[in-house]
Amino acid sequence: MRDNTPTRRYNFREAETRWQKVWETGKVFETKTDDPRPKYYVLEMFPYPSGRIHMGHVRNYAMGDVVARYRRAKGHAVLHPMGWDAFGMPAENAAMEKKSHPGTWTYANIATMKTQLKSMGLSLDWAREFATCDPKYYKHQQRMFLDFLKAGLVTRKTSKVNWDPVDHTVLANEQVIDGRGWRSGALVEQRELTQWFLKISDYSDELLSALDSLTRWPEKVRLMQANWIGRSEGLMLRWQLNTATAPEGFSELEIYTTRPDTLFGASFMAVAADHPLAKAAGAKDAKLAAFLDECRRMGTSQATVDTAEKKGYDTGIRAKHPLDPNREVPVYVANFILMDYGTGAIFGCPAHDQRDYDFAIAYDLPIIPVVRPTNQSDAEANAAFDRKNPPTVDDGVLFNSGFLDGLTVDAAKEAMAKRFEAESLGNKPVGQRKVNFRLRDWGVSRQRYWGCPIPVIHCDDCGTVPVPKQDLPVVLPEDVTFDVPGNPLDRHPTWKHVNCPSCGKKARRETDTMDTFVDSSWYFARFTDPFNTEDPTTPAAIAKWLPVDQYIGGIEHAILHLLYSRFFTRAMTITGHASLKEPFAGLFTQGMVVHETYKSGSGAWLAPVEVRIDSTDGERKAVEIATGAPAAIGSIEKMSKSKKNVVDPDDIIESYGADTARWFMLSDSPPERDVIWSEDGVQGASRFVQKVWRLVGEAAELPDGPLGSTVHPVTKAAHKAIMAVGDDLERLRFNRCIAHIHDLSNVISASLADLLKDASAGPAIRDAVRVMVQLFAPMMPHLAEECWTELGCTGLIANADWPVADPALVVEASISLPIQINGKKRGDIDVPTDANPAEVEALVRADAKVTALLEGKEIRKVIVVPKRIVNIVV
RNA sequence: GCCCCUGUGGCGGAAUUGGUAGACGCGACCGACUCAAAAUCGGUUUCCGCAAGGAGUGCUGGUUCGAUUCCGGCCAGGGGCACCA
Repeated sequence: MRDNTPTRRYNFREAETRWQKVWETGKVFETKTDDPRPKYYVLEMFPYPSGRIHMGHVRNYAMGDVVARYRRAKGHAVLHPMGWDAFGMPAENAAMEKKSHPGTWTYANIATMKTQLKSMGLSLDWAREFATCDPKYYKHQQRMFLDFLKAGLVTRKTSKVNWDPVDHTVLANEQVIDGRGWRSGALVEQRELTQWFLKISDYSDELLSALDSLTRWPEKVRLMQANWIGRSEGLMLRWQLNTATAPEGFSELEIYTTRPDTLFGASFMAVAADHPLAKAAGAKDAKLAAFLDECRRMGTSQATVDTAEKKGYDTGIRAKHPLDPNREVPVYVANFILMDYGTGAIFGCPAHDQRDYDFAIAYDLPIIPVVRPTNQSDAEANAAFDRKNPPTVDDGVLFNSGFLDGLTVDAAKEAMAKRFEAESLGNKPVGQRKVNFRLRDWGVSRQRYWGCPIPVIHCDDCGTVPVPKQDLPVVLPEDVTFDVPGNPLDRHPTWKHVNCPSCGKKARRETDTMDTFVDSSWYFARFTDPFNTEDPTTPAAIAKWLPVDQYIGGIEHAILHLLYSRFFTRAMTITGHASLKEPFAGLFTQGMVVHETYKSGSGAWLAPVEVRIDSTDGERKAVEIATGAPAAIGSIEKMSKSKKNVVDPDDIIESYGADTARWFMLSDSPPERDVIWSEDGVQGASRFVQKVWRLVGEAAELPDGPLGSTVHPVTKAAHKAIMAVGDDLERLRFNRCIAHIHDLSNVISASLADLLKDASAGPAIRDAVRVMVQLFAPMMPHLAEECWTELGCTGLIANADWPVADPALVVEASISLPIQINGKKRGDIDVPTDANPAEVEALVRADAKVTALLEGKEIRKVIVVPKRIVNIVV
């Protein structure tokens, strides 16, 4: 019976804080390590404490929380922890600007963000919280670094960094803008530094082949990682140099190629600016030395190298073609050759490689086609060849290539490999097959303060000496300043001066700190037992809780963070800190939160709160609230401070409540795609909250009791919803879950309206409402607790079991099949659900509508797809 | 530049993975309730067309009885590129 009392409004402000307190005092979400139920570890990528949480966090953590709450309802022991990725550059930048300490800024941000996260009502085990900048955390990281060092997983070698010659500091790639330092504006130079590396490249093959086992990872992430690792099969090939042209001591040049078949098309060779041959030649050629300097002024990022104009310098050195001693090709230094890949030297075949082609055109080098399409003759291919517009030949045969003529590309590669392996030059084969990887070792040294100190001491006599374990942690000094650029650890008056642990003489601490990717490469393992003060991990806890069953985070981490974590887990297993290879069994990458942008008449960005949207004649117009002047509505972009198109989660939770914010973040857009934040969308979510509250209020008045023998439609709808929502939750399709819950709420509304006609439906409706509350409980947990109590259910819904669907209640006696004629829909027909294709065809042929439509046409074929469609071909 | 992804009504999206395109929500419009407004409830809403009907999933070509889904080419937007996290 609908009551006539004034509509009650759900008071989210009061209810949300009340339930959060109930959960907290009851320690409802704290995980007991010895919980006997099957474990489920759900983890969202922990945040960098940048200041305040943003909508991207709300979305990420809402998703993880739904999974955690759903798994608890399904009977799992759930581990759902949270912590802080607290080292990093922004803290140093803030320290520089505010003249404070990075730690002060970081811990203040953590306090703010923790309060914000708590207001979201997330079912997190806060007892396990830690920050990576805490010595209690990085102490263990230093210990593992030393264990890795002992196990041969660490090496020291030189690599290039972006050097700001004015600020005398190393710059991150993002601090290099158009080749200049972001603060000083000085042209950036490349500098070689001796740095620490983790030997991830030793695991290239393993990290690649194990991708196949990650069946619950998105295919695109596995593909990106596979491409990143970049396995290629090729040939190492030694070219003899014309010694008259080469610097002293250089008689040959070894290159790596994946296209030995195109060797007859070679028209130049190119080496990296850091190649020994280039350096030696530069010593005697001032112009070349200047060019090498120019190459070194380029940034170190791959994108910079690839998009820069292809430039080269002819060293005057000539190399002898391995198959034709009379043929010599020039050796260039080129700005697009990387010393890190292969041997830092290539031969160029301009006819069949875009980059080589661009280079050949720029330096007017010969272009000799050596692969032609199969449907052309040699003569035709030569006649058709146009230097200005060379054809791209994907699958062709060799020509202009001596003994290779007529072979396919693959056969020619094989023939070349065989020939060069057999041929020798100075007791070594001229060529050797080589599997090469693009993946480079992981450089972990950073010339910065706010990171985990590398626990090593440099002694003039003993070399690099590990800090003894009893001396760990090596703690960052507090008394540092950021008034000048550069590494405060390096210029600290006392910190780095220590005695050598080995010989006792005066020695120096390593002043480099670790890449923050190291911090995030094992935090998920630490969460399994963060209470262990002695060791980084506890074997029993690792064995019980790892791997992470569901990891959720941004697609921007698809390669580096995830690949490093996969490597780190293997390394930890080698050194006894873990016992598995793959840390993340299931991975989900969620999309960004985006918003419209607004600009005032003067061209300044306006925040959404500074703008009012008027809708007249279906056209949306923005008005700047402060001035009343019209504002321009710009494109929809990722929320960012610079464009001011940010919505503060605090404001949303304050005016609509956490449940509404969570519900909206999960509705509409599929979770892997970007979601557009809109005011209308939040209001819709808010309306649904109030609608649910009204339905529950009405249902609570209804009699509870056994359901009648005739199945009420609302019961059918409830059980369909249980199946659909469960199925979609398993696959993290939250937007579809929400659609199913809307469906159910609509059926419930209609049933309540029909109660006057059929008063016996009371128990069925009440039961369906209870089901609905359980289904949305993972998404709107506060409202669900409130409704649960209102419906007179005992205990917390957070501890309640997931409802079970009865399949018998869902089956229908007959279904409506669409009928197509020649693929176009012409009508429908009702058939019994269990009819077989022949019976369906008979029913269709007998149907009056169908026979009328087929008047005068001959039936060629009838296709019956059971429970789907009938197509008649005429 | 290289690698990867995405593209469906006015808007976010759905489509049982080759089988009724537009579920669900937002917005808009019409109506009920109200002195009035808000809230709420009911209805309409892909486009063209009075209708019958036709067209339609970024563009273009193909495979198929049947294509949003598979294949080729193009266009647009986004993510990553090793020191941002």
